Amino acid sequence: MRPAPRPLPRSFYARDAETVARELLNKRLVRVGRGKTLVGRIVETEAYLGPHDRACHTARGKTARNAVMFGPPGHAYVYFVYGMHHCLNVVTGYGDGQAVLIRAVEPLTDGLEKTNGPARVCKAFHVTRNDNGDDLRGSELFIADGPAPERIVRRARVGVDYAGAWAKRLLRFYVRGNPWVSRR
DNA sequence: GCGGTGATAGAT
DNA sequence: TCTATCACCGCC
Repeated sequence: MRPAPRPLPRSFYARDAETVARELLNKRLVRVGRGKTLVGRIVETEAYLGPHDRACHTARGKTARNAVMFGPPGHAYVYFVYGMHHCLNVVTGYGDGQAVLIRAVEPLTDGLEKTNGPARVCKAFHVTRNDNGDDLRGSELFIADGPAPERIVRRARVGVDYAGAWAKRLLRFYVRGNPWVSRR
């Protein structure tokens, strides 16, 4: 029997979003539910660098929605979009408005729903706005260590064409060749 | 390629 | 109050 996975320390998140986005690849997303624990391997992420990043939710300063991003690192920032989808981010940096979006996860638990895409990750792991602001070192939703990263691909972020030059920055990271990545 | 769906933020 | 917009997904 393998030992129970343990949450990554706060220090992992207290670095710039780009570094954390790269290093989150291969880490384990863990949801401890009633009688069942869901585990997935993070295979795709995007870094959102802070208020100077026009594609970032904090680009226009602090609001009620993005307030969590200006809080301590290692907490969940969950938002609701398009009237039906949730997206899960982890707050990084130093209380300065950075986060990393979890875009895709490879299921390691039998029976897990499709997890290629940020909204599907949330659906499969039952992540909603109820999780917004939660400490990812808590026992219900957390990220645990994983084996050394494989070959990493860098691409432009998805769905941020409105952000001008920032849309072209290579701030999306995924595990090369992994079939669960949301798009190539 | 297009539209569902409702919260959000800025304009009025 | 009003309205444009949206870090998506499923179906055409």
